[in-house]
Amino acid sequence: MTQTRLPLSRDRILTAALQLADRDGLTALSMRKVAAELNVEAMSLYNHIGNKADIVAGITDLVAGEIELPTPDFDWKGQMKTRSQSAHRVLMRHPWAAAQFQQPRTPGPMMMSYLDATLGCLIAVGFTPAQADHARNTIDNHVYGFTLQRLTRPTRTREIARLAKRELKEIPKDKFPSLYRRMEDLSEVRSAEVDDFDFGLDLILDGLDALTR
Amino acid sequence: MTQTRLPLSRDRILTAALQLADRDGLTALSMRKVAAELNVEAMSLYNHIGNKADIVAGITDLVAGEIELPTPDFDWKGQMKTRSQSAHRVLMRHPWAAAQFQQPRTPGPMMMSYLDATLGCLIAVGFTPAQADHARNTIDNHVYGFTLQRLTRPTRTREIARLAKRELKEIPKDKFPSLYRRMEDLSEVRSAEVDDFDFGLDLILDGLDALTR
DNA sequence: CCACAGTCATTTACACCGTAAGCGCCAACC
DNA sequence: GGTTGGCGCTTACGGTGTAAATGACTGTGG
Repeated sequence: MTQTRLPLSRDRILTAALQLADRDGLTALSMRKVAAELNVEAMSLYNHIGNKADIVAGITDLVAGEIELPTPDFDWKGQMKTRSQSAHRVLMRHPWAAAQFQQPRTPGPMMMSYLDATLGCLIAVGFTPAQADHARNTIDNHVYGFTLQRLTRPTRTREIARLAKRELKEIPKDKFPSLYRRMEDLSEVRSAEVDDFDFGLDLILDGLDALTR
Repeated sequence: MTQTRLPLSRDRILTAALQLADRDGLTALSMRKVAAELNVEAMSLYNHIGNKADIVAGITDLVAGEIELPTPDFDWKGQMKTRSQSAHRVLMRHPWAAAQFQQPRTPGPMMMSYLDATLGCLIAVGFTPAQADHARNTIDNHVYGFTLQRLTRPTRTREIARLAKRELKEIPKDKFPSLYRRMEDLSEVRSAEVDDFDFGLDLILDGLDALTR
């Protein structure tokens, strides 16, 4: 009774690759490992996908599909804020993905929906298409950049302070006084400061708001 | 008369690697190629540098050293603006570098000078160290993100319009109406719009300005 | 019912990668 | 003048993406 294994397919490959990338990082993603995950040989994958870049593009678009889309609404700032926070959360779940979002290439369908919904929301409240494009760009640069940064730094207050204390000893106080001073601050933080993500985001949204009147 | 070839050194390796990365991109940078550039075998490099990551960190710091440093000045917005534009120009000269600037790791000495000078300028005009840090972050996210984007898109007006015209046919108008509309715009641009880089930068700087009063 | 055509997993192979281990030459020092 | 240590070299290993050829199976037409 040899039960026929369910056949390989682009979808099965992508979900396996996504799992693997989430678990071990993008650099650990190799054709052979994805294949192994599916109990298959590496070359078999090429019957369903073009090449490795194709896989990476595919799982990147899958991630884009997880982001909550904004809808046209009078409260466009609120829309942009929840959208941005959703994107941030999603990209934190898939630590390899933020870097991919920044290397544009040609976006997949999910990514296009995401872009279109965002532009649509902004245009609906009076932005010109060009303004909307610039605005989205500025917002997303912040989201992606900030996420990338947060991915490599500790997130809990205690961890931040501990790390800062250690790095403090490595920084020559006379050569880099301002850096040193900031590290001193960080080594003594007790409660989380105003969330840095919202800091920059509000700054940008308020700036955009001023443009619309 | 065997003239002794000048000896290998960390500096010679880094400048060769930098040239190679600039010419062929970071992914094309390999130990063997760097070695070949110096008429030497790959393994010889390891007598002067720890490993490949060490080289990448080294040339990244070299690039950081090319950026014009801000100085404490009453016109801090002007300082930040020229600093950001300088960084943008430098990163455009070294197309592989912007992505490295965003993966923090531990910064080299040049990078530290760059960070320290920036914080110093902001603190001098009244920002708290924490504010200065957040501000620098927001600014640099914009600089890096924008640069990454510009690196993959054409920069001259005619090219932009031509590309947009081609992509216009690929976008289903009914599924992505806003994206389509923006592409229509782009396919007909004649003069460069307000520079997108300054658009976001001014937005951020003005927002920061409002914080200081 | 059998021969044929496609589909798709597999095997083999190639060129490249980073780097660990060890060899050998040559210059400098006691 | 023998020894030592720095440093470039050779060899080797386990990894990478993927081109090309092979072979098993399945569904179809005569």
